[in-house]
Amino acid sequence: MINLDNLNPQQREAVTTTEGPVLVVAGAGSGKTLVLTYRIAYLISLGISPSSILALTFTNKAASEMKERIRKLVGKSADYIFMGTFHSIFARILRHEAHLIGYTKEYSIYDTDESENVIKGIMKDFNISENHFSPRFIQSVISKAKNKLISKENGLEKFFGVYNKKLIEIYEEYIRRLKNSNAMDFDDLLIKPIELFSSNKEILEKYRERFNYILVDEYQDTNTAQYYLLKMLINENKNICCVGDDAQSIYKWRGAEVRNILEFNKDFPETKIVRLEQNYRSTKSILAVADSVIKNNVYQIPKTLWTSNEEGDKVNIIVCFDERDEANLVARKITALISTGKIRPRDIAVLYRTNSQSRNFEETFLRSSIPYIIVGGIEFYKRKEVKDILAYLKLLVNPKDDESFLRIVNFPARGIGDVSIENLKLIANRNEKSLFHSIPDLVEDKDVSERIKKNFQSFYNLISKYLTLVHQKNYYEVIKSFIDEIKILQVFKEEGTEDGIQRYENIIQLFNSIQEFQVNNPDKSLTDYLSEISLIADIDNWEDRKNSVVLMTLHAAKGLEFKVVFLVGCEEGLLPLKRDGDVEDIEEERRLFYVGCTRAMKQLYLTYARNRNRFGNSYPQVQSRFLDEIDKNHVIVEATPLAEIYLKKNNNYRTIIEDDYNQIEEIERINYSSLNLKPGSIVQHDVFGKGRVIYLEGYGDHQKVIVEFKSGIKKHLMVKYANLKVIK
DNA sequence: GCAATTTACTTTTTT
DNA sequence: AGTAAATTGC
Repeated sequence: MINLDNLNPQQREAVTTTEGPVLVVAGAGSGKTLVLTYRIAYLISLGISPSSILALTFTNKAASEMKERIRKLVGKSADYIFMGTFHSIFARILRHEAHLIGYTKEYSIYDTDESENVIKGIMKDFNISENHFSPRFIQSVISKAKNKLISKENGLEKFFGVYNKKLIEIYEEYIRRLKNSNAMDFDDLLIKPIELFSSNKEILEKYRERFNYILVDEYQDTNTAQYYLLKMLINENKNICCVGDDAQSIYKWRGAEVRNILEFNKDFPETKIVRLEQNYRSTKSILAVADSVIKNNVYQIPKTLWTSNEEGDKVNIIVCFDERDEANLVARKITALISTGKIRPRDIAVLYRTNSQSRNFEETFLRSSIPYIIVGGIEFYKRKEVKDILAYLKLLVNPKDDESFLRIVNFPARGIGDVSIENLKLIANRNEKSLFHSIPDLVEDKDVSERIKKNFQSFYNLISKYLTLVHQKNYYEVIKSFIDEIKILQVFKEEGTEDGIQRYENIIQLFNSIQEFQVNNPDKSLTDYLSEISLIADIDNWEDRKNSVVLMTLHAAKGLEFKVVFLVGCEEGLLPLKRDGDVEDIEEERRLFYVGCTRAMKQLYLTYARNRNRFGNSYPQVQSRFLDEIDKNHVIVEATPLAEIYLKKNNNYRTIIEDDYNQIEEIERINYSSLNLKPGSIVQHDVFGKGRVIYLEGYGDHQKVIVEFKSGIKKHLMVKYANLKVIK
């Protein structure tokens, strides 16, 4: 039996109430992951088969970490639990059952970009101007309709609004094209199982029987499709346990329905509700600050989160001059924190609303030699060269994949231009075939020039040659010789530019990841590899083994904790974010702010800039309303020296130029230098004895001093290595 | 059909 | 300001 001694009574109740519906309303830092982990381990220790447990998490990272923890409690049987994100679990199920809904198990998964490209193609063919509707907008509207399960039969026209006629045309063609390409988008991974289960009751029954225990993490961020899937899958035993916190619902924009958690007990009248209200993570100050802000939300489950942790340091609100000053300030604070020896780089997170904010910090941290890692932004698998290779691989396992076909048919260049491709599209459309399978038809065509025919035919032969080979057990070797044959690596190598080398290396890295996957998953196929990497999130790739400060968006930070958190850019328009012509959802932005604050264990810094650069222009900023809402008993407000000048000069901020920066940075370096060295400080050196600092330069690891020792010798020293002690 | 130059667009957040 | 798309020139 699992030892439950380190759980509190509520946590224990959530773990041991194994039968019937359970809703765990788990406040930030209240041990939600602990409960899920122990609940699963507990179930297994009762003799319940791990393969009858379905655990749905929000990220792959959460799933693999939880699995690891369960493995420590119950051993290898943890491997048989069905655990993963909604998308990855149902992608897997769909691979098995694809033939029942007119797909093959090699179906492609289209990401948002690929969906958007399909829509662009449709709009071009339908002669719909992109000025009127942006493809991106249409993609997002279609996606929302799909994950809200709105179909033509139930209100699609109304949902699409004024321009519904054209949108519906595009929508229907989009669905048709994906089907023809044997491809699914992210929403299909949730919708197709619903279709499958509705039309194949015996299949549904199979899974209902198998998954006798269902657990859902981050339930507040499930959407309608996910909710409906759960309702279908829950069998008559109703052993479902959902864990979540309505105050941390931050994915409404992606279709998440807070109602799922708010009305859980309406869906399951006999629900046992367990509230976890003791926070084990943060200091009293941090919790008080977070609470004073979130209580301004009207639409929420009332709860009182409390902690027996210490009062802790006050929360710091720091006014900065602009985003550069903000980054400098954070860098200085981090340097000072690290130099105390009590905080490691990996204990620190810098959280922001938008990915674009990372750049400043990246540049500054580089200069200050602060080790850092950025989660998100331009992720590896989204790089152009990587996507090119992946498109080849997708086409090899699924030759009907028109998107992938279009991406690589003329890359590297093989004399197949736009005109020829348009021609092929016409033939494909006429015969209702995929582009690849239409090549033979094009070759038959009398009107096509011999040169074009030859080019198409050799491409066709190339792909055909590898179509079956790629299903071999050792697909890695097949891919390697395929890539050799298309000479794509040479293209990048020959470029000779730094960019080309980087791309070359990225492809090599991709190869390594394929090889690694093949070795680690001997019973999986290339299709599985492609599927898994399509569903990887930025956060999944972050290994916290590295001792680096981590920079990420507030969204990515959900579920994580750090000793020290810098929540930056607390400005109106940025947090809460406002986009032109968009009505911001203040309550969701407030929850986002709340999520940010509650990541912090010991220290929380909230910063904002008086001026911020946007699209190359500097705009004056107003501090976030969330800062106004904070209970001021728990904060210290300060300003950087540059911001002080700004305040004094009263709006005449344009006079602050490079010189001011350099001056101020010099002053601040001294103030924040690791040993608190100042010119004039008296120091002790192991060899040279006592001396006086007469010059100081740089900070952090790069800090240099000139010390005049009692003997009269002046020495240039690196503070990092000199082992100085400050006497005065 | 490709390279160089100009223009347009971007900054929500992501499976 | 930085990047991707579009247009021009060869």
